[in-house]
Formats: sequence, C-alpha cells, structure tokens
Amino acid sequence: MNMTNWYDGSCDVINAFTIISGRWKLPILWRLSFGKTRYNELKRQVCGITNIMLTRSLQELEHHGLVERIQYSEIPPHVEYGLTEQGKKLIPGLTALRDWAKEQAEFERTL
Amino acid sequence: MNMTNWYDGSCDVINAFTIISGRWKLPILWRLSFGKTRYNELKRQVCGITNIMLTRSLQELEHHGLVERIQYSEIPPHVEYGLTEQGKKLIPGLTALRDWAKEQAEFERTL
DNA sequence: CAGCATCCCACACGATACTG
DNA sequence: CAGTATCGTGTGGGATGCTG
Repeated sequence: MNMTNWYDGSCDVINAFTIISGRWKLPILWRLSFGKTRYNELKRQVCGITNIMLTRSLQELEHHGLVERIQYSEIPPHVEYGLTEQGKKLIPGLTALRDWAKEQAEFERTL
Repeated sequence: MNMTNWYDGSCDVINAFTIISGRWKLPILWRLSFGKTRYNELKRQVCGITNIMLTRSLQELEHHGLVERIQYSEIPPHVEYGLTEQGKKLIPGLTALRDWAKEQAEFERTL
C-alpha cells in the first residue's frame, strides 16, 4: 500500500467518516449538539430509531470519545448523553459539509 | 416524521454523506482534486481498487454531477476523469473534516 | 427508565473472467 | 485502454421480545 500524500489525506477523512457513518450517528450527534439529553428523550427526537440502534450508536460514539454518558444514581434510572469537548470539535466540519450539502441538493434539481 | 430544524440539518448532511460514502469514493475524489486523470492511472493510484468498483464509483459520482468523464475518440480508447465545478466545491468541506480527523486520530491514541 | 439478547436480511463490496 | 458480466459474501441495520 503506497501511502502518498493525497492518500494519507483521504485515509484520515475515511477514518473520520467511519466513526460518524451509519444510519443514525449524524441525527444523534446533531441533536446532542443542542445540549444534553436523556435516553428516552433522544429516542423520541431521533425519529424512528429503535432501542438497539440507539444504544449501539451511543456506545460507539462514546467509545470514540465523542459522546459522554452521565449516569445519576437514582431509581428509576436517569441517564443523560452529551457531546464531549472532542465531540464539539466535530460540529464546524459538519456545518461546512452541510453548507455544501445544501448547494448540492439545489444543484441536483437542475440535472 | 417531524421535521424540526436540527433534523433538517442532519438530513442535508446525511444526503451529502450518502453521495460520497462507500469504500472508494473519497480516495477517488481526493485524487481527482489534484487534476484530471486517465482511468488506468486512477486505478493504479487508488490502491487496491478493482475495475468494477472504480467504474461503479465513477458512474455514481458522475451521476451526482461531481465528476466529469471526458472521452477522446481515439484508438486505443482515451478517457479522462476530473472534478466538475460542483465537485470542487466539496473540497473545502472535506478539508475541514480532515482537520478534525487528524485531531481525532491524535485524540484516540490518548484513550 | 434505560437498556440487552437473538435471530434475520438486504445490499455494498469483491473475486474472477471476459471484451470492443 | 477502458471497461462489463456473473456470481458469491460480510456486515450494517432491523424486528421482536426480555430485564435490572
């Protein structure tokens, strides 16, 4: 595998994409960028997501240090999720991509 | 489906991601961002890609208006691929994400 | 309330061979 | 040189049901 400059660049981006790729990662991150949220509130707001996918996605994002899980020792259980400092650093890149996405959506209508 | 503001935002980004997602799209786009390239040169430079995946990826990117195919009427065949103006607009977003990706890679080593 | 255990499937991806 | 045809597979995603 020849690691030329352009390929290193794309590798970095591919790794980044892998972390936040999947059916539900972006909706979750987007929602969390507006503030901490409880599990069931998140489930209601990320339309159509199931327990298993919400749990899996949150675990993966937590594993990569983008999301933090805050558990309160109460009965009934009370768990909140939020972005870590590292997670918040993702937002500007996502916003930049969203700006392109809007242009792209407009552009595709003209094809 | 309740289309709140945060969800519209994530939908745009999801659509953008879908277009450029997959095993080979980013390496191809990255390479093309450095200039027009012939089919077989692209194949050599995007390490490990097969004919079928290169062809498929290029067709999909062309279909979304990001890549242009320039065919010269010669024998043997001569085809070049390059980014369209719309395709070039993608680069800044990708670069922004790459900057985060580098931070993220560094960060994950500390976990 | 906040999850986990199982089973299942479609589809992106790929290996191999062939062609104008 | 620049592709296409065919067939096979791994994995991301989901339906359903159960639990501390």
